[in-house]
Amino acid sequence: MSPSDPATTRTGRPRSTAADAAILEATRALLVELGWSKLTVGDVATRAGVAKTTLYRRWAGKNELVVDAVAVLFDELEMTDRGSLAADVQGVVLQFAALLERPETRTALMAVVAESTRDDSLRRRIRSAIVERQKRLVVLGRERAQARGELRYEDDPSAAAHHADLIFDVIAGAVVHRTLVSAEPVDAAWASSFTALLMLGLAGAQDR
Amino acid sequence: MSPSDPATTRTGRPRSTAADAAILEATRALLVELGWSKLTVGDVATRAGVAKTTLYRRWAGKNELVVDAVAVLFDELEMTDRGSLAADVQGVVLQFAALLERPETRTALMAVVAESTRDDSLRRRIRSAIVERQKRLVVLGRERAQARGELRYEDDPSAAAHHADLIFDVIAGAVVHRTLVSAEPVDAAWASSFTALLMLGLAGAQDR
Amino acid sequence: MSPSDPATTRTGRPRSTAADAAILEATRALLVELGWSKLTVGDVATRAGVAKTTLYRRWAGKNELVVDAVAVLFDELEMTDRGSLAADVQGVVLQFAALLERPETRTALMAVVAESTRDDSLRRRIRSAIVERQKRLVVLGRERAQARGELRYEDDPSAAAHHADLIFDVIAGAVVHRTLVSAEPVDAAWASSFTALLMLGLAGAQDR
Amino acid sequence: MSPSDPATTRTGRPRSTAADAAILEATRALLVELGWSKLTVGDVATRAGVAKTTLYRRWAGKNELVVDAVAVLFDELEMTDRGSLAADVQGVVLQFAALLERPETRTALMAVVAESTRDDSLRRRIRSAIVERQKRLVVLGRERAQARGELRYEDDPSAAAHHADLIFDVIAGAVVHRTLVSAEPVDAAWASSFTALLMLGLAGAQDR
DNA sequence: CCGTAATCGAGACGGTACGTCGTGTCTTAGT
DNA sequence: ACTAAGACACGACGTACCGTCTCGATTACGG
Repeated sequence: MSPSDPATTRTGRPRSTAADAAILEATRALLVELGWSKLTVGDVATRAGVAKTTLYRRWAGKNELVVDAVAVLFDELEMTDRGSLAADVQGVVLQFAALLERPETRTALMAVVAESTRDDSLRRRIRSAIVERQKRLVVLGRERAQARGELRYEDDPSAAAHHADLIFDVIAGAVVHRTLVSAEPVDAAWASSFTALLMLGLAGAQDR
Repeated sequence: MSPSDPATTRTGRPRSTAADAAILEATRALLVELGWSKLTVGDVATRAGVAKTTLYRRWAGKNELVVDAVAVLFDELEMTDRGSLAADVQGVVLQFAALLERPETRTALMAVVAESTRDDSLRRRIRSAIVERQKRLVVLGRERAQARGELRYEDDPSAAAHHADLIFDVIAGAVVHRTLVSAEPVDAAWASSFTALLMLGLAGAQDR
Repeated sequence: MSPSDPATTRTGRPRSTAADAAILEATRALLVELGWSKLTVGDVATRAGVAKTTLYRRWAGKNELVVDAVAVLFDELEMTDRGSLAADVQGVVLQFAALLERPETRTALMAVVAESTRDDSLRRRIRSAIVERQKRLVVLGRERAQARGELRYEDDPSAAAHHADLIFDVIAGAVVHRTLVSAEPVDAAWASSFTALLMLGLAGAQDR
Repeated sequence: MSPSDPATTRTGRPRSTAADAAILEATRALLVELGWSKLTVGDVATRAGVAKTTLYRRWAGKNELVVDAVAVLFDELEMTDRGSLAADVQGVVLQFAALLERPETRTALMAVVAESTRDDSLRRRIRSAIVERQKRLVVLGRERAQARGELRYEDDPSAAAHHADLIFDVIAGAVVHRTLVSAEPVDAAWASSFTALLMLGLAGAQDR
């Protein structure tokens, strides 16, 4: 997971764990100040008080570095129980939108996704560090809704997984598109409209 | 629109219109071969058989150039009348996904969106050249559905516009996210599931 | 000769001749300030007000650059007619020693010679830019001495050339070794002793 | 002399004497393979099977290391008694030239001399390890010649020392210059010409 | 049908960042 | 106290693109 855990660290001076943290912190700070395209590896190293070689020993380049620096921010997303599926979804939508408004993520997320279209290892890194980790929110929301009786239990685990993927792409895609492509704010009104649409879609499926 | 239409045609040698086309064509070809991040302005000029000066006289840089080169591809999207709103939506979803699978758009779209988060003029260029142009599809689909009686007419034009924007973000966002972030194929099965969800959401809203 | 004279300069912006001069001047200045081993190509470019690429377009690296920068200094050597061969030789010895005491040459000459032992093109550059050019002094001295009747005319031109080479190696070698290896001053006393030794060697050969 | 003889042997693990030899041997080997400028301290340590720390505990850097590695080669010079001063000198000239043709010395000697122009401690090291040690040859040659009656005894010891220095600079300088700067071979013909010149110079001084 | 003027190709220019390499120091664990 | 291993801060390397500039050589149009 962390860049500094070789399978077996036997001899020699061990890698500085402080350097890891300082580099990621500096990366986030400079993303805020400069944005993705003006961010340079050299600047990050300088800001972190670290030599460029130290950075390159851990990350292959700017792409990998930024994915790791930003991934942790997505772990801040939480879905507190608001009593109903609609309220839970709306809460997460607003949280996610707020995260995308932050300059670090705003400038970096689409950039690394763009790079990943030509770099499979980067794509895998994004998937494991960001995408798959956050699917937990969909799963959690569904479990709560099922416990409340809002949603039926799905017997086929494969169908359940596909359905979760679909919901995830719809929610994340809509919020990202609204925020970064359409460049319109995700306010309570939009979140409400979107949630209503989604709830109806989900509820309709129950009745078939 | 075209980079070669000065407000007032003056004296002197006129700009070569052949150069415009050659540059955009070369840009698309090199996007396919190299991807966004390895594409260089110098390469484009060389491939187009043109001096760098000639290119820079027309476009401010790589971002603007790529937006113009790629925008035209989105105009290929069409919504042929398939008899029902669901069929129309599914058709457009599959067309849009096919477009995003093409290497030019795949590598370029997210990249320019990422750049646009720090460059307002670029954002406006993307909006006018790509985003707003394709909202026509949502509007057209709604009109057809209304004509068929599948959807009610909305009296409030502002509410209608907001609703169209929402639908657009949901459809475009979901397809983009599925394709580029989740990196899973948009096949007929997925398109069908997604369309079903969306149709239920829209239908439910009619009944309230 | 000059780095900026391609056989045929046809199209494109011509190379700046001012840059050539500024680079060589900066090289000499930095040799004085920093010495050979701390001299960096980047510093030279900065000092010359020139981009590194401009420098690298003209010279392959530090070695070639320094040879050209220093070679011109050797052209300042002159052999004014002091009335006798001994006086002429002593004069040139002192001049040459003074040149080797200058920080530019002191630090650079042995360094490029050392590099040239592994780089034939550099060796050729040194020979043509410095060594062969200064053999003129030996030839001139001999001609004057012959005109004065101090030396016989040598009929065989090949033998004459070999003899000149020998004298050159002896004079230049002794002065360089005294100055840079033994690191002792070449003062009038030493020059006088050396010249005396050499004169006797040359005179003896006349009598055989 | 040896880098591993601390004034007072203290407690703890003693330094490996094998390491000293291996490092110097590796240095010579890599000088042959790579030449001075591509020789790196890290390479030397690796080749010697030793950690960089171990090397740096013994030598301050590349310069000092190479001086020590090469100095020993100069001790191979011998002046066997060939029956006359001229023969002795010619023998030493050819031996010295052969030494300078060896790649280790060829590439290293001028390099360390060049470095020494800016580093007094290095200059002293070169003087004591190489220059002064080899003056023994001049002194020995003079003594033999005096014993044979070829040269007079010099009463003034200071004058004798200066004369020996002069001869040393002339011989060493001429051979070095011929070999490394002029880059011409020191063959028997050249050695013979040079020796003849020198003998006449020395003989003439006797007759005054 | 001639001159003015903006274009064209070519390629040099001053910059900035890249990713790598070498240096000499430091920090481990293991003699 | 030493050893091997290797991470560390630093600084230079030589290359690649950027966007601008200066050339000489082409076009068109307007007088």
